[in-house]
Amino acid sequence: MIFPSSTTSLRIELSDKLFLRDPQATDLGRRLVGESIGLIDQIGFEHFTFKKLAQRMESTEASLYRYFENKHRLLVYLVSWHWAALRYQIRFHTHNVADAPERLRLVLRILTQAHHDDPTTTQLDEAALYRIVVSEASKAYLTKEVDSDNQAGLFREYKQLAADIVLIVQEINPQYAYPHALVSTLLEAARKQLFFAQHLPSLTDAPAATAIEQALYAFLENLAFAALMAGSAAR
Amino acid sequence: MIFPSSTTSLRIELSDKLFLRDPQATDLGRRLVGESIGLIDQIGFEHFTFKKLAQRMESTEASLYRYFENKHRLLVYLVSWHWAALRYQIRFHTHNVADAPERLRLVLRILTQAHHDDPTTTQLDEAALYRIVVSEASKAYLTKEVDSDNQAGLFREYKQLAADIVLIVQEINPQYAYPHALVSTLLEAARKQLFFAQHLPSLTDAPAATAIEQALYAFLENLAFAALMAGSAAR
DNA sequence: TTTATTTAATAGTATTACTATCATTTTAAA
DNA sequence: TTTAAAATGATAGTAATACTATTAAATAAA
Repeated sequence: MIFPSSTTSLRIELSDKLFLRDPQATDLGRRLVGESIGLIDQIGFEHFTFKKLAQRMESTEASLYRYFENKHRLLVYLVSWHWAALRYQIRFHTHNVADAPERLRLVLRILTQAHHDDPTTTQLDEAALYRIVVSEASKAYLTKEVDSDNQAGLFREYKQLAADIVLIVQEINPQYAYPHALVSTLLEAARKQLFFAQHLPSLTDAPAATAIEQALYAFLENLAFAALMAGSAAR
Repeated sequence: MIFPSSTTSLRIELSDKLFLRDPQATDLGRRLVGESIGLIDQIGFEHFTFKKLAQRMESTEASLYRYFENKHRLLVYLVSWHWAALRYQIRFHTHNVADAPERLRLVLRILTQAHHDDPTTTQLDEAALYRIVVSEASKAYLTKEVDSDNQAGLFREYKQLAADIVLIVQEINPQYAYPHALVSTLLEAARKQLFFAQHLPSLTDAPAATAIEQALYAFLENLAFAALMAGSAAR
């Protein structure tokens, strides 16, 4: 992780297992990433193909395949980028906050506001990327290849983000028996509830469309602290 | 919903919007459903095709396309069948339990034991079906077509299951502000945490492989009741 | 038994998901 | 600055996927 330079925003470094050739290293690669976010956001991951992307970029399929083995790997790259950016934001905003409950609240605020562009990291359309993360991130690991992909380190960013938050949870209540499950549930719920609010509203308690993020924050905060404070939570 | 007859187990009736021709009505249709569960469980939904299924069944692609428009519709059908079966089980086991907290505990028990074959409904390999539900159910709605699919009624079973559980939650604490969000979070977490325990264990607190379901039940029970009992939960 | 319905067999199309080859341009090293 | 190396573009090609259409054969209903 490199600190933001004076001229440009921070550069997120991702494991070289996530690509064939580093897309951040070349102009075509950077355009690939930027335009793929636009296209996936527009038509969805299942309808997305490298051919369509190449047409949009006025490049060729073969050129794009030099960066990513296939579209699934590109998806893993994009969501990993998002997790890394979130992790960076969390560190940035919590590093001088001594109170652990307050740090957890900040984390939940950041999680529920992930659809806003963050001025410290934006070199990408993060709002579009977050829409992709909400709809498509689960597909990165819900495959028959999970175990080999996991062994190859493809999910490292997500696991590290979870691990960072687990530390806060454990600081709040070292006795709590399910810190990892709680954190992954919060991370997943933040996305799922937003999706439900937008598409399957009977599965959530979203109010008017504008206040979704406040309601979502309130739900997650309530859930997290209720779990951590409940007497029966300790073992 | 029809009660179990003397000779055979209950027949789950699904909305006719879920198929082109009712697969329960013919021998080929029933084989389609049964064999597709085996094949999707084996190779995963992305690798599954009607051609492979036809080969396995010694039928033809064209015949199978008469039952379902495409493989996505088949997936929606299969997971809807599972939700309907769960709903039936829940009604069956809770209908004469007066105590709402006890009913919720029963629901969570059923949710975390969904991978066992239930003797009252088994005409399908429910263990294999539940493995599919865990890995693939989210893909039923995480598409660009969610809104039109939802309008067509494709997610009715899931929404009704959630609504049934919401009633219990509201009986336990009518003041609780997020009953729908809590229920959908519990439903999603039951699947996700099982998947994590099996494939990404650092995201959960699963113990030895054999005790996953007890640990998962304990986590969900703790979470649900902590949320419902917390003083701050009321608004 | 005739008619209608369902299935099987076969074929065919457009798109997807790639891989290969080679010429050309861009970049980087000597 | 030349020269070599690397990256891109252009073109082509293959196997698999996701279907649709047609016709014939089998089965069931009237």
